Order: sequence, then C-alpha cells, then structure tokens
Amino acid sequence: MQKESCAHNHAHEAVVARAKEEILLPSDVEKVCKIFQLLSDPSRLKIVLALLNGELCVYHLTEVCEGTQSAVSHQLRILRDNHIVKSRRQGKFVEYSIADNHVRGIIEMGVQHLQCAEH
Amino acid sequence: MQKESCAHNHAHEAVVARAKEEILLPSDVEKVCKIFQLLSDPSRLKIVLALLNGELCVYHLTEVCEGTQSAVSHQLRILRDNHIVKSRRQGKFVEYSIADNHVRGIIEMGVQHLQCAEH
DNA sequence: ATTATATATGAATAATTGTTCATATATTCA
DNA sequence: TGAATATATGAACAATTATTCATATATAAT
Repeated sequence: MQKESCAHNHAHEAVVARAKEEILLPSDVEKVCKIFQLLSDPSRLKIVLALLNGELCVYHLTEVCEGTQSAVSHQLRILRDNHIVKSRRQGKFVEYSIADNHVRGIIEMGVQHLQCAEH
Repeated sequence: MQKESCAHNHAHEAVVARAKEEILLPSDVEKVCKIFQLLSDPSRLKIVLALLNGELCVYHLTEVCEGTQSAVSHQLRILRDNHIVKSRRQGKFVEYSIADNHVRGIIEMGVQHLQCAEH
C-alpha cells in the first residue's frame, strides 16, 4: 500500500540499493525491451525466422508467412525502421535480409527455452 | 497485390517451400513470441532483471522498479502464470525468484545486442 | 480481537498496435 | 506510352494490454 514510508526494513534498504545498482539504466531497459517487442509478434517473428535462412523478396515472405501483402509490408517497415532487417531493390523486387546478427542469438535462446521440458 | 496467383515465379516456388520447411511450427512460433512478449514490457523486464540477482519480496521489487505496489503485483502475476518467476511466502512477505533459467540467456543476448555499436 | 502491514485482484480507463481496405508509387514489359 | 506487376503506405478499426483506484485477503503484532 505504502510507497514512500518504509515501515518495512526487513533486510534493510541495502537490498533495494544493491538491486538498483545491478539493474540496467532506464534507457537501456527501454532498448532491451524494444528488441524483445519487435520479436514478440508472430508475423514479425515469422519474417525474421524466414530471413535467417537467407534473403527473400516481399512476395516470398508473404507466401512463407501466410499473411497479406499489406500486412507483411507494414511489418517489414517496422523491422527496417528498427534496423532488424535491411532491403535492397533488385529490379522489380525488393529483397530483404537480416541487418542485425544479434537477432539470431536472441531467437536461438528463445527456441532453446521452448524446447525445454519445463512447460 | 495478388496472394494466390503466382505471376511471379522468379527463383521458383522452391524458395518458398524451402523457407516454409525451415521455419518453426506455427504453435512454436507462438510460444517463442510469448517469451519475448513477456520480456518486452519495461515493468516486467525490470522485475526480472532485479530477480536475476536473487530473491526479492514485493515491497523491494516495488522500490527497485519504481512502480506502484499494485502495478508490480499485476505484472508479477503475469510472470508467475507464465512460469518466469515463482513465489514463496516467508511469513509476512512473499518472496519472488526466477523460475526459468532460460530467461537469463535470453536477456543476456538482448543486452549484448544493446551494447553493440550498430545503433 | 483489533489494528497495521503486505500482497493480490477486479473493474475501468487509456494507450498501443496489428490488420484490413483502398490507393499510391515504382519498375518492367509489350 | 500504357498496362501489368511488386511494394509501400495512410486511415480506420478492432483487439490487446498496462496502469490506476478501490478493495479484498492474509499474516503479524499489540
């Protein structure tokens, strides 16, 4: 209930102070959240998963992800704006590929989590 | 624009077929998304970050995360329901701790992403 | 028992966001 | 140049979700 008054000093403020030190800076928390948020939508994750195996154009991505062209394009924009993917025009087509190699590691960790018996 | 008709067979359907094989099962995509979604909110990420250094009670978490008691409790419920954290009552207090060790790896990858020069 | 402290939770609200529909832009081909 | 294909994007809509406020429950202390 309270937020300021500390009637409660079991294990003292030291616990809080230490925990606060070890945590990330607020701005860093936001940034780490952002990368997770980008991968937390099925449409976007499918796009990124597909691109982990190599460059694909929008039409192929639309097929692979079983979405509409518009929806895929909108999500590609978000991924591109956030430097997860990059694009290059190849004549008639626009080919997309992974721009940030860290995403592979992050996703692998997510998959590892999934494959465990704990659930 | 189209979704069915394939006027476009540059690099053939084989590309799509192969990409679809390499991607995860739809249910697995959902599950991987879920773990990212859980870590994609600043309040929840702060909670998890704090708990990575050891068990903390709700009051301490409230202080560390600089949120209200209610908001922290709501987020703890979500994290507990999804087996990211677990709780045990210790007399007057309820102590929370990390239930799923995979989150450490996932977050470390997220932080690694952050620390890179690319942005 | 009564009071105070610690945590949990339901309902309401506000904000964010993913999709769809329509349309615009860009490139190729006839 | 004009038609067709490929991609992008704005606006509207629906759904999800994080927070707040009020209150309920649980434990401890007096």
